[in-house]
Amino acid sequence: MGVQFNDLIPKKEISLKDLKNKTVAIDSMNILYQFLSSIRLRDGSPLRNSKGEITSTYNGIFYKNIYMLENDITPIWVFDGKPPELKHKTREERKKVKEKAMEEYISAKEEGNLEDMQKYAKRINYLEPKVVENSKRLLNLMGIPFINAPSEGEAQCSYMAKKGDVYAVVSQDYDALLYGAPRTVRNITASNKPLELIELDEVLGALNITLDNLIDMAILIGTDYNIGGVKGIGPKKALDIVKNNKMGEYIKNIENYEVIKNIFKHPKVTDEYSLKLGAPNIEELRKFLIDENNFSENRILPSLKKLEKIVNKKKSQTTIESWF
DNA sequence: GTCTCATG
DNA sequence: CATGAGACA
Repeated sequence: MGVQFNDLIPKKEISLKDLKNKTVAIDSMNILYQFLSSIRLRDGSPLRNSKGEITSTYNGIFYKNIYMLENDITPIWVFDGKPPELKHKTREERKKVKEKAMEEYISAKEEGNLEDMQKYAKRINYLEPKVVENSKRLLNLMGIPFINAPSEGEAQCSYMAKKGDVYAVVSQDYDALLYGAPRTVRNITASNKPLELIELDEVLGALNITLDNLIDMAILIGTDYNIGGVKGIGPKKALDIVKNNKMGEYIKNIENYEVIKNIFKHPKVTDEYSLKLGAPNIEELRKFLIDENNFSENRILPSLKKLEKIVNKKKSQTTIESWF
């Protein structure tokens, strides 16, 4: 979900060119959910293969990778590992929302209310473990590297950005800031949404606070580890509290404050990863998309050709060793 | 070239 | 979400 900082966070509008020849770490779960909720048929239901399995996610991964490679951006997909204990409550909460949406969807369907069907279908976005596994398979077939984070994917992305191994974290929410990511990029898409860059230094400078303050603000507003935060406190009041050194008055009423803070300040991350692109396996990729998941051949052929073309271009630019 | 729209 | 087609210019 992400902390609801809203428009308190200053962002810079950039162009795709600014990301040229850069490597970015993708907060995979965040983006995968994005695909799941937005890639839908008219009635609001997700894309599915003939076995009824959801394929919206594969569609998104396939096209977004090609889009980025085409623009000389190297994507590294980072997946979640074992979530911190405190996240369980969040998961239960989300599950409840989805169950309720499912009920609403069913009743809208009974009424034949298409508008409501769309509305509620979009909330039923549960990412099956199998879909996540297949997403990794798809990345392998495309030659795109992915990393299994030990814990939160966002923390791993941020760590890599801090180290300078990647230029920025790609996510739609602002939580990477809390893990100290120097840059977060939003809206890498072919649609005409403005591409946004959020810089940690800019954020702290504009608000005139420290990273520690920002984390405290997040905890006041509410994070994945203390949903809802402190009652009655939003971004504005939170900023006022940390700026006027009044955090101490709230800490005692926040359950697990120290534990939550520690999750952001010292997350579990790994140094074991490779950022190298590999050669795609076009034949197997075809099978995965067309045979296994019923993508229309006519439709993906131009993109497959594009992928091959990009690979050949890269091969001619780099030595064989650095490519493989 | 740029935009909107329907489609998967 | 990305794509292609079609409108418009």
